[in-house]
Amino acid sequence: MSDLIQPRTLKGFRDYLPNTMMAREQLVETARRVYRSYGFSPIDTPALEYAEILTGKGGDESDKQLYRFTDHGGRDVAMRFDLTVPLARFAAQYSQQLGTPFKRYHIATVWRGENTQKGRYREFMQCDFDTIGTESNAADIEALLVIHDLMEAIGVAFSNGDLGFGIRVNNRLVLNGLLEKQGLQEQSVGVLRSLDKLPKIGREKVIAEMTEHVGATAEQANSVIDLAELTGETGDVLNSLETMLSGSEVGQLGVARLRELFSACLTAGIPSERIGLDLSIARGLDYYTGTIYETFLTDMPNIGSVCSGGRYDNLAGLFTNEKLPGIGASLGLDRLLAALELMEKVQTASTPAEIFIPQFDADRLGEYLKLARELRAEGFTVEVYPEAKPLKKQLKYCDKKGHRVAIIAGGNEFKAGVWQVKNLQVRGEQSDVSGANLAEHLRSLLR
RNA sequence: GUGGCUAUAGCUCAGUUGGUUAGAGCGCCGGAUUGUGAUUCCGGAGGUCGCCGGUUCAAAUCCGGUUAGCCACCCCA
Repeated sequence: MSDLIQPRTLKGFRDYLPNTMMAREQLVETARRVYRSYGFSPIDTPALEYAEILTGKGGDESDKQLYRFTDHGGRDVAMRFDLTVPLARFAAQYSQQLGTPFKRYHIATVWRGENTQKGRYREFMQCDFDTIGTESNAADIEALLVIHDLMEAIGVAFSNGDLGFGIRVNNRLVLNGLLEKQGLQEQSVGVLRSLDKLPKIGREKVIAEMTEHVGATAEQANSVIDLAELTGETGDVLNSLETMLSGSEVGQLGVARLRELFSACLTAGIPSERIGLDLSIARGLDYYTGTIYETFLTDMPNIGSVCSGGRYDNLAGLFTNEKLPGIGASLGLDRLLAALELMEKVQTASTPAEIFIPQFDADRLGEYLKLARELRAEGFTVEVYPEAKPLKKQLKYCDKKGHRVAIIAGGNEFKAGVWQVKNLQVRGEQSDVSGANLAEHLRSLLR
């Protein structure tokens, strides 16, 4: 029988079993809730776009690892590799009816044909939020608050309140000011790319790379790294920066923006240990021009940034002459999920039903179904076992699936007018509850 | 895309220099227990050794290719 097709999935593409998918949906719901709480509105765009939309003008396609092909109508099309470029097209197309400022969130799957690694897939979900049409630093500050509240909410959902994360902040203007002072504007991409490796390969190697490959002098390389390595209290570092960048208008503006951002975040109640100035964060896509954010998990730094973003001056420049500045960030949902799994923060329950009702007495199916419906109307999630098997089997089933409470009733209970409510999380804990008290009792058990 | 490591039961892994019917623990199914899920005991199912080809009297074991996972570079979520 070798004519069977081997069931398999493509490299970098994955199936999600119930317990993983439950965690995934919980992340999506958390992101959606936090974004909405700040007034971001939902949008969606097609998975497939004209290739020219995604590649941009002379865009380096190989960098984006596009899935690109010719469709049945002969069109040159490609699958979106992020949600920002589709937003740019969207904003250019609808800016007149949307008005500004425009705040949207977009939770969707994207595709990149690059090589896989832990937490790096070819199909993965991003949860983006952006505010476009304003250059106000208030939007930058709000974006940082959103990232913080999002990570905090995920911690509450998955880790009893504390996930352990840090948001690193920088501003491209500061780096641009430095490059300007050093006369390195021409080599900025190479310099920043090298600088970004500082934590990983160290000062000596970064200097070597900058001098040998990027075309900077040793003196220039040293002063860039001197600035990136500034450490200490955020306020002190900002003061040092101000001095080092004296004479550079953009540099001073960057420092001022960072100063206001840190100050406002502290006033707004963000714990200072969760946000930090990190001048070595240079990366971020080419289009970032101002504030930059990266979020790392304290216990899982190697998995990379799980939520990154920043400010861009001209989002939709390829599509419209209207200038649309904006700021936003993206939660890498699948990367974060991979980290949560490694940290053993993902629940093992594979059922969304919290309450289990065994078919104890086959003749009373209608009554079990009635009870289940009444409880659903009260807001509970309830599953009735589909077969009248021995009770032992039915309880084994719900133990495996992860229901939290079982409601058992046979002839004795129906005669006495009570339900036996079994707390499946505490072995042997079981009590008789009258119908009138059932909902309240369940609520206290499921709290 | 380049380079490296790995691939044996549902899961985690043994398998000695190539040598008969490839093993363990956990899990799963059935029973002991015809009104109760993490214990105990008994029994059972489940593997083309990732896939294809080569060397050999003989391949899970050696060689080549391929697919997938992981790691580094690159890039990023």
